[in-house]
Amino acid sequence: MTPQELAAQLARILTDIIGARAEVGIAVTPADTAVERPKNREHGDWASNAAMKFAKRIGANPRELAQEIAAAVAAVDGVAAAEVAGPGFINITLDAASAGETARRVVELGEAYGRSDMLAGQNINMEFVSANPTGPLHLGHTRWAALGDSISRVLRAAGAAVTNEYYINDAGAQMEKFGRSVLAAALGEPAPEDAYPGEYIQELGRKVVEQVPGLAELAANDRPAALAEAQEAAYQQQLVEIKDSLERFNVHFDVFFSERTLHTPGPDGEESPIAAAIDRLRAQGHVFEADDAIWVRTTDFGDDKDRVFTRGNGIFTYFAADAAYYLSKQDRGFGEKIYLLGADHHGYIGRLTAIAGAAGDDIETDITVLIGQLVNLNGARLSKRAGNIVELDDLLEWLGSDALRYWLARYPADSPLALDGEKLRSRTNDNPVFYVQYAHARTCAVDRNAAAAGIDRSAFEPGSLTHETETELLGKLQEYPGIVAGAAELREPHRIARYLEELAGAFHRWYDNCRVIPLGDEPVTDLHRTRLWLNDAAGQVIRNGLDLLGVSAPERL
RNA sequence: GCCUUGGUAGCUCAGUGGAUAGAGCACUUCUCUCCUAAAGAAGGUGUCGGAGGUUCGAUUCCUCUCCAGGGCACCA
Repeated sequence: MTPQELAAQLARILTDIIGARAEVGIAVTPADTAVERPKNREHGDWASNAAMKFAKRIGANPRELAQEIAAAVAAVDGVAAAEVAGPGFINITLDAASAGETARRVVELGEAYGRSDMLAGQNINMEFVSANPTGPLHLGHTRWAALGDSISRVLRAAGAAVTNEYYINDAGAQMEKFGRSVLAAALGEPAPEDAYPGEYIQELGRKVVEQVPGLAELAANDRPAALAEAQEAAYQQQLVEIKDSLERFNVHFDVFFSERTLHTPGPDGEESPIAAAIDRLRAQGHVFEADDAIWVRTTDFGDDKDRVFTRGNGIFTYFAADAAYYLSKQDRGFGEKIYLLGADHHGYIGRLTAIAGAAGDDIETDITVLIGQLVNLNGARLSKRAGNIVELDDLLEWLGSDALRYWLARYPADSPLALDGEKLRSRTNDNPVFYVQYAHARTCAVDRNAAAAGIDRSAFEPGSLTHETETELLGKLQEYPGIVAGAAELREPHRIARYLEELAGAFHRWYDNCRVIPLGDEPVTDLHRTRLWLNDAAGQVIRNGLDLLGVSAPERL
């Protein structure tokens, strides 16, 4: 009996009761009757507040309605008891055997345990990081990389098709500045006035010299040509390094989308995607001209001011490219488009949403803009100007991918987050990833020792898992599918991390109380064999959960 | 000024209208001849920033307010 099955039973019972009272127009879904794990063990295995929720709507006394429901629930197969408590809670206790079945279910489902088809049929575009290819990824991008990839994994676990996408801002003034900076470095010239700072520019300069033979000669004869060559070579090199860094961070993108392609006309002289996008929106009646500029009326879709597409000097704004990019996502068949942005881009929500509306999409369901707070490091906020940038590669070398990903994914996006390097380096409980990974390694150690002791899973007696810590552990395992579903629905992978910490705790307490391998020369019984199932189930769920966070589950620590 | 996100234990933070508001850290004391002590057990801590409101019930929802971060470009 899982909590989901219990909720379905409750919904059926409540529907019958409401039907018997001849109430009409009141529908009950399993979401209305979702059961909770009570904090207090005396309140049973699962509790429902459905009676209190519905009492008023059908004009009933909450406690009497609860009594009526409880009587029907108590008759359900697998339920040991259902009692009414307080203002109308229904506290449900399961048969030990019914709860214990969870261990076998988890082991048999393996990696599939916790996955669902809740979002089946949804084709989601998940855009995140999208850092300029003019330098290495730093801590500021790292949170979005960890969070975005975990959101994507959770959505996939819920059955959605998800494309991870990185938008490369490879057009415009920043790229030209980048090109000038690298060319100067390559030629050994002093850095231009507004050049990008950083040692990496010098390294890129050296690599560009290797990749573009005769660059110095070319620069002497045709400076613009040399600049173009240097810029392109540096860009390709930097992009490769960004991709390598992300792969080392266990973050994989399906599509790297180049902004430049939006500015490029078609091979047979067709207009560029940006120009085409503006035409499309004009045909829909959303574009107008004023003050020598071309505008889009985003205020029709809730933006606080209209936006410019083409400036007075005839050049497209950055936002025009954003609009064309959105249309590209729409054309490629994506339903929901998710943008994961830092709080410094908060001002973009209104205009991005408006473009979705202008493009004919439903702004409630087809676009989601997730805004996250920026990261601090040891109290000092990161700023390019202050120069205290920590690169992703440095962080990976310093802290390791697992600790970094876990820490960054364990807080809600809108929670301010401080990265304490010393804490993440310390291998203590200050660092929760070790607590969880250790629990997993322990399940593996038990497996190894059980095999050596000749204990296998040839017997399974679910009714024998009755120790207090076993009931707790089973309850936690039963919660997992609901946790994944909730994390997917709310796009909050930190729920997975918090759950894993609770699960690890329940496992450690069980481990301390219930042995899988008998002491000394005691005989091996079916209880030991049954516990091996539970041990393996716990390991499986920790593994499944860590995978959703992109964190490894080592067999030994 | 307007928009937005925070304010919960000494610290870092969980908590999608429910029962006595939780975890880790820090502090004290226990538990390894036996599956990994990177663990477990016990010990106390709160004006949930403040004030109103909504209701059977509010840390959670609404309004106002105080404090803090971020944002309000024909920049990228």
